[in-house]
Formats: sequence, C-alpha cells, structure tokens
Amino acid sequence: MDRECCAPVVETPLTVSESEIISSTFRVLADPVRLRLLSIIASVPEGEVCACDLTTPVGRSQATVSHHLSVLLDAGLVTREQRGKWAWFQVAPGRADFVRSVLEGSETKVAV
Amino acid sequence: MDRECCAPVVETPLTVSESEIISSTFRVLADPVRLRLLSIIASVPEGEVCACDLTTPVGRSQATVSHHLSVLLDAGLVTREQRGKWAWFQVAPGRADFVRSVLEGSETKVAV
DNA sequence: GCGACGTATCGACAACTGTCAATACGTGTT
DNA sequence: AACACGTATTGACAGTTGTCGATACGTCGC
Repeated sequence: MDRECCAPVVETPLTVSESEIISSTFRVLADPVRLRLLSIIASVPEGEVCACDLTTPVGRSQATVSHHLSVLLDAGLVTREQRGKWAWFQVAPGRADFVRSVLEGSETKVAV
Repeated sequence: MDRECCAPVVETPLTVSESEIISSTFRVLADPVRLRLLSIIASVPEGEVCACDLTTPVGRSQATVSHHLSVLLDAGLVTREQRGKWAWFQVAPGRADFVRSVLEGSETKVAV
C-alpha cells in the first residue's frame, strides 16, 4: 500500500570512510589504459599474459604499463607471478565475476 | 569437456573507444564527495533533495557541491528540477538499479 | 523596482595523476 | 664474470581535477 515508485533507492547514505573505500575502487577503473590492460588479461584463452606482450597493444611505454599493472595489482584485480625474467599476470581468483561485469556491462548499461 | 577453470573471463579485449567510454563513467564515481551526494539523494524517502540541503552534510562549499552535482547530472545519474529558486535532485529514472549496485554491492554488481 | 536568497559560473590555486626517459634490479646465457 | 634482456623504480613534467572565494544569474517577497 506504500508508494512503491517513491521508495528510497538505498536505505542509508554512505559514511565518509565508506565513500572513500568505494571511490578508491572506482578510481582504479577510471583509466582507459588500465581497463584495456585488464580486458586483455581477461580475454586470453591461456588465462595469463606476459607483461612483455602488453606494452605494444596499449601503445604506452614499458614504464607506464608497469605502473598501471601495479595499480591493478594493488587493487587486487590481478595477480603477478614472476617466472624467470618474465612477469605473468592473470585475473585474480575470485574477481573474475567482478571483472566481467566491469568489462561487459559497459556499452549497453553503464555508459549512457 | 573444456577446461572450464581456464575459460577466458571475457571474450574480447576492449577497443580504445570502448575503454574511454567505460572509464569516463567510472571517473564520475571515483570521488568520495560525489558518492556521498549520490547516496544522500538515493536514500531520502521523498525521492528528491534540495541542493540547499546537500552542502552541510558533505562539508564542502556551495560552489563545490554545485560542481559535483553538475558532474552527476552530466553523467545521467541524477536529474535536476528547478522549482522557484530551489534546485531539486533525484536519482535518474532507470538508473536506480545501477545506483543501488554502486552504493551497496560495489564489489559484485557494479557494472550492471 | 529593489533587496534577499539560492544556485551556477568564473578564476585561481594546490594536489593528484598519467606519461616517459633514465636508471636500477634480477634472471638467464655465454 | 660479463653481458643481454625483461621488469620495476625514480625523477620530472604536463594535464587534469577538487576546492574555494568572488561574482553573475534567477526567483521571490517587499
């Protein structure tokens, strides 16, 4: 019997700390180069990509790519495994669903 | 019969333009003050909030709050309705589900 | 019309961030 | 040991962004 159309979207506002935590996650995803790196790592059939294969596709220097990969790593979105002199990256276990929703939902639903 | 464990998380990498579109959406959500403003608007039972009631809760100047509200408006996350000298904001029709997932799930349902 | 008030815009500044060249670090090879 | 090679780190720089004071714009009440 309530006005369902006017029900609040969420129950309570965010606290300051909550908003900082959530926004920090979005900040990681707010860079196009990072999104492309993440999408490349997430799309290879082998499930992992050597850092050496990521520089060319995104058209950035080795230093910049390394920086972005560190940001993705710190955010827990990918994992890094050093094998010999090569660094292999894969989508972090347990974050596959999240990464998929970030990279797919996009076109049709996220962006107006 | 495939190795399901190793299936790619997504089918194809993002194009440059796709990554720019998606990242621009995340950039809007990458600021804690904007998230708090959005959560306040989304949590009031009336369904809409006067801009005059948003300055104090987030502890920013009127100019800054107005700026953030414009960003949210441009992103299509909220609507603005001018009534007299007051500006009323509400979560944009059709974006309630998205806003809810952003403010609540954050981890699992962000990009719906 | 005039003043009060809410809001948007402008200008300026500090902090942050993406970028690269240069360099340092590790590992494997000869 | 010396070298080559992949990667991480450093330092510097330019562009962006959050912020605020000041100002301009609109609306209401007088």
